[in-house]
Amino acid sequence: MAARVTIKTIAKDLGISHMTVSRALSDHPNVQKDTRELVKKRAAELGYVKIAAATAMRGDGTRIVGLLLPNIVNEFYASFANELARICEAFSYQLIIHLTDDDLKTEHKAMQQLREVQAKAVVVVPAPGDPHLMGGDRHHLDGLDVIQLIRQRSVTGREAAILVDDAGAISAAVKHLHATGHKKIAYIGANSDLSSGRNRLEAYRKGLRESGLSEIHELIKTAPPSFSMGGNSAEALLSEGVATAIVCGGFEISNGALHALLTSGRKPGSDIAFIGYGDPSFYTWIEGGISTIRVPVSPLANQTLQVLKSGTADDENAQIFEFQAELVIRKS
Amino acid sequence: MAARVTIKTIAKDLGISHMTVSRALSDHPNVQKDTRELVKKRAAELGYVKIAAATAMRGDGTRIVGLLLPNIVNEFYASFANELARICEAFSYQLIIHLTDDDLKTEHKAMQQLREVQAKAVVVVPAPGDPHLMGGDRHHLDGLDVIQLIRQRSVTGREAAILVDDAGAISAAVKHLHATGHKKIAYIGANSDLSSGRNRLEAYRKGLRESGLSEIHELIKTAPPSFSMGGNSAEALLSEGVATAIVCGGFEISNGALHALLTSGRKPGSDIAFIGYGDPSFYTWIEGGISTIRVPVSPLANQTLQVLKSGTADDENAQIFEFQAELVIRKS
DNA sequence: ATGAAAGCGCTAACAC
DNA sequence: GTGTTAGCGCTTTCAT
Repeated sequence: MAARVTIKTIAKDLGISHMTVSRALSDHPNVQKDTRELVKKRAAELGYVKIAAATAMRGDGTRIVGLLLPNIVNEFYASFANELARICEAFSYQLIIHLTDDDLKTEHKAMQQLREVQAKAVVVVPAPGDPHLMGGDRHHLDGLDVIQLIRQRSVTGREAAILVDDAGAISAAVKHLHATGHKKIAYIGANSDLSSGRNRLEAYRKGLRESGLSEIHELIKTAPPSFSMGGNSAEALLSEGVATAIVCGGFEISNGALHALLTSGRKPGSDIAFIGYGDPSFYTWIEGGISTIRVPVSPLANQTLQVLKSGTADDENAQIFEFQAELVIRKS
Repeated sequence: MAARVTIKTIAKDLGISHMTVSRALSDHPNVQKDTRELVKKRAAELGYVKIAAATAMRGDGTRIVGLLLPNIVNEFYASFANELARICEAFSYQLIIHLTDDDLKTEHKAMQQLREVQAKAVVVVPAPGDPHLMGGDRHHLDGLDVIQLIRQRSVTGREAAILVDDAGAISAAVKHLHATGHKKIAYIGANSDLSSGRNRLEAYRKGLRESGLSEIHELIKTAPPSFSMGGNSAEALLSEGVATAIVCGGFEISNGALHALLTSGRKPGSDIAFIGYGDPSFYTWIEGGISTIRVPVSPLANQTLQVLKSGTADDENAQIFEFQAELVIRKS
């Protein structure tokens, strides 16, 4: 393989100084038009690429953005990653994705690696847990422009946060079901390990109260959220035979519950009312449409871009943005 | 924000030369044990991180791996990305994901950017089309260790390829449909821009031949693959009213076709037999189960790791690996 | 065992 | 309009 082509290669090739080459390639005004064109032509011919490391080392920064997610198969994270990646493509940023598995140590290591490559900014869905137990490393964010997504965990107090407020939509879901005649409305959601779990359950309760319904213990299923937990909870509700409607409070839970309904031959919408959480594309096209609590993805991604572009590190006080989840009623 | 901490900062702080610091930090034998420990302690306190750009510039390479995908919402790509990202996490690689949208120009630009950051290797699902029409840029792969995934498009002849052999499964799909009484079996797939498109169509034809069926021109829909292409083709087949069964030859195509069937009120399995491509989790639980040609994900990801570790650039002849797709019959 | 010098590729700051 | 110099952070080589 040929030795790599640098501005000096081109300079030597053309018998000019490497600075002229540099200037020509970055459209500096102080170059003869002919020279500039000649240089560009030759550079293209030789297959020159500007080594990013060199500019980075000079302190000119990088075009790297980090994204830290628990995983990338959950359709919400996948579509957020997709949107952010598309945005990065449009702005010629490069997106480094790290999976944290919701583990603090993994998250910490990924942050470290992003510092090493001098990422311009890092978008992170913070792992649950207390970061201060991580060995008191006060530096693991130094020089990093951090944007927290979905979950908030203040560390330096200077991280921006882009959050989702789903309380209104969850309460609305309960009230909608009540308005359409349901009195036994079940809830399947995360337990209180995460603040989002607590908040969603509280929103469900608020919906009940505002509908004049009283809480029935058997209709509330909470546990660490997962696909199978959603399925088990739905099956339990079905076999207990009390609930006439189900509201879900989590992405995986929603899919698990839906799976349980469909594979047991129940039709969401006719046999039992169902309101899911999140909005994978196939919700719109199965069983006449699955009602759901939609978490907006594009607005989150676009706001992320805005924050990326404005920069957070220089700001004294954290910027916090909240987007409303939305109740989408379809056939189920 | 404090100026960034380099080995010189630490050296000055400790009153020793920056070389000793460098050696200490990289566990070079020629350092006093006490010195080494002191240096490491001080480095941690000051929040030192080794700037990756500096090492990269010296020619020591990077730990960056690129992944070029059409998108990351398609569940197949998402789960591959997830597996690869997990592997990268385990080996302290950093994964840069670029979305190509199956567009050659976008792919080309992403490759360029990955060359700029001196990615160690690039895993790419090649976009359809003729790369030679891209302006004859013979350099856009220089210095890049390319691993083609799923689709193969020989350019330099030295790219490794990790492929799926789905010919058997596709033929089997046709034969299965014939065995269950179908005589008008349609095929929706990619056109011949990609070898995979040609191969799949050929496998479909082979299935027809081995079933004693003759090819009907109207039942074959090929075009550049996409969700909407799948949908349009399915609608065309429905309105022409000839086909009694559909076999899909692509991930997006399959979802697009399924979408078209479901939203037009057709039941895959009863109104028209349907065999999809790829195996997103919801295929198992809608409409009693969607039959499909399943592509293995984990084996692909693990083989990718193997190739990543061995390196391809130095190899004279391309390494090619093939994994078998599998026909999964469900209710549809 | 430790230090000094050189150089990776690039551009800002000076010459001229 | 063009060329020379210096330095970003790091490690290899060559002293000491």
